[in-house]
Amino acid sequence: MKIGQATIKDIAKELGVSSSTVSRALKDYPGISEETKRKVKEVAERLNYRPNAVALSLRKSRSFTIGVIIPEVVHFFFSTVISGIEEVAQARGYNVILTQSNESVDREKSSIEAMLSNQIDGFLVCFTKETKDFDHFSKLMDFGFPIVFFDRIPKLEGAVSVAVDDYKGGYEAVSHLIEQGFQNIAHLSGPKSLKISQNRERGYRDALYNHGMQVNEEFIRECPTGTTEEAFSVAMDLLENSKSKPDAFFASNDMAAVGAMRAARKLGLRIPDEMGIVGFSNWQFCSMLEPSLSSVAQPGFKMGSESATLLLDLIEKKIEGSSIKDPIILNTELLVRNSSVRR
Amino acid sequence: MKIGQATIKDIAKELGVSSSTVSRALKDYPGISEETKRKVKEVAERLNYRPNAVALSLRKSRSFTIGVIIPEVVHFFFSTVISGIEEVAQARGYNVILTQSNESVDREKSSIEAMLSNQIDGFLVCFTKETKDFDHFSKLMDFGFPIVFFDRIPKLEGAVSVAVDDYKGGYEAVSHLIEQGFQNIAHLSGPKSLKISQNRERGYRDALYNHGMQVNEEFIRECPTGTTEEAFSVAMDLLENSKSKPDAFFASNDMAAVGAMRAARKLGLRIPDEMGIVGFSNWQFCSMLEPSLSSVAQPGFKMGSESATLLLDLIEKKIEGSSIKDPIILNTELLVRNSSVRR
DNA sequence: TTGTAAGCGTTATCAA
DNA sequence: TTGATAACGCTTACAA
Repeated sequence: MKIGQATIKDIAKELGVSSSTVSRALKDYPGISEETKRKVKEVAERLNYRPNAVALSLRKSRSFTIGVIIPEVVHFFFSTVISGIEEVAQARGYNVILTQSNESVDREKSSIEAMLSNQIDGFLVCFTKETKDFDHFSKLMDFGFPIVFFDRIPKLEGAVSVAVDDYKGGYEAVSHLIEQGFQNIAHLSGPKSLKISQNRERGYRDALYNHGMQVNEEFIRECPTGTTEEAFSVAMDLLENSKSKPDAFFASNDMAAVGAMRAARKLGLRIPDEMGIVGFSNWQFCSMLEPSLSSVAQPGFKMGSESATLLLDLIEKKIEGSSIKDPIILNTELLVRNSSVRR
Repeated sequence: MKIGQATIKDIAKELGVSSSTVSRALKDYPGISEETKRKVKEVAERLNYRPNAVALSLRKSRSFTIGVIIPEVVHFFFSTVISGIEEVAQARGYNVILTQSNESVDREKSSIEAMLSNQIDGFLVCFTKETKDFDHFSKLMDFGFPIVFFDRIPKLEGAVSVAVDDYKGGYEAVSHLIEQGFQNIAHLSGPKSLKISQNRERGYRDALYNHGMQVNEEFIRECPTGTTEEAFSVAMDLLENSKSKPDAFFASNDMAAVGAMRAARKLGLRIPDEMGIVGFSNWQFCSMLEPSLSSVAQPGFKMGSESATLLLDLIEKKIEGSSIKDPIILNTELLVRNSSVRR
């Protein structure tokens, strides 16, 4: 008495034909009379027949389902990525199974296990901050199992990955600050272990260098957790205790930028006249702040849709993993708002 | 040569026993010698055996997967709900398949079909704004198929649903403003067609009434789109043209509250001394603003976890759908910040 | 304590 | 043009 419980067998029984005939008729196989086709489809309709995807998965060892492993769902950028993934998957007839790792490697690993159990066709993964060892991924890749990494890129030979041009984002943000006349630009970096943090920092360094400015190592400070509070205290420390005071901050994320804003305000420094600030990610709240926060926008939706397209092409063997040697890099866009433009 | 491709048969062959013995040994069934259990588990380990969930699903007509249908993923509140769902599902050994309807009924329907094909065990749904006809849900419910509705509640006999206490949220927000000594509290309401907007407005009215204050109809203004710009101009109009000027705003959403903040600032009114403001939803940016914005927090994570718990209990028959007649209403929490507290 | 066999819903192969 | 049969990986009566 269950739902779409009519099976091929039921249709077959109803018409007094074999299941194979029904199967073929439903799929418009050649070599089936129009007559039976018509009848079969009619009965299928009447019985509200719905193919059992699970049986199909078992038969074909293909589930038409992809697995997404993401550090956290409640994160503007990631939710945008998920949206892009879901869009493409749905359009191409795939399901999306979602798990969040909460930045825990153990959960990352157990999610992988669970999804493999479910005969998933491929993975889309953004690994955790604490993932240092990529064995659990490389083992799969060695078997030719399709995986696309996004946002965070592993140090793995032959990994297919999609990332944002963090270097260019950092470079442009800092160049912009320099052009606005800021002289002592500090950098609140993300966790140094992450490639994205490293690239943003490289952008920062090169921008200074190419504009003939010194890099002051004291001005580069790591904010491992990326919270506003953390950034606030780091910025306070810099502003109160460093030899030459910063007059601008380039933060590796928007929350940290807000921390810097607060520190400036606490010390009575006017933004942007006495203190320039640029964040990274362009979270929704940037335009709500007073002054509004300049930030480097990351193409989250595009990252999701590109990664998903890549993965599905890999799964359907429309492309070869080995043909994609370098990470696919998506462009960032610097959105200049009031926190960095001197009047 | 695939991945965890060792099957029960492989283990059986390796040990020269039957597959049923292996199956039983792996599950610690009674009536299997410790000896064989040990051997089986050892070989399973060595061959990196991983049970095939698809085969299991087919066998048991249960997939240990739940389907989530949500209007959009890129939305702070919804992403929080998803997070709560995912957390509970993962803890109880279920997978989560996610689709977004983008507020389109057609997509809602096709998602349902796709998920039913995949033998999903139950649905968690927040239907679209345009869903007026609930046949596609009630048909399933008639079969006893487990569905839990969240956030938006259908007009359906016997539907299990979870919602937020919008009325109480509005009531408390306005009571708080009254207690802070604000006298002329205006309301920027959401689209009047939505139940949630109506409930928030009722809360506003009753709070005034119960504190012996008049409801001034001129002070209730609809903001159908809910954007900052829209709210800004509505608030400006009120502040400049209404007979008795408002000295506080209760906005039906945080974006609108920001619009009111801007209007106040534009007119040189100090917040909170000359103008009190409270928003609704407690989006992330509330605490980032200057002054920080008081807001009514909706328990998104809790809504997700409660709904998921309910659904899984329904699926596992720990509870009866018919035993839950009324919607489960979750408490809101007024988060008092600087935008509404007079010093 | 273990093995045999049937069945979950489909499809591919071979035969008719 | 159609049917019979086996198989995908697993569980479970029933038998031994």
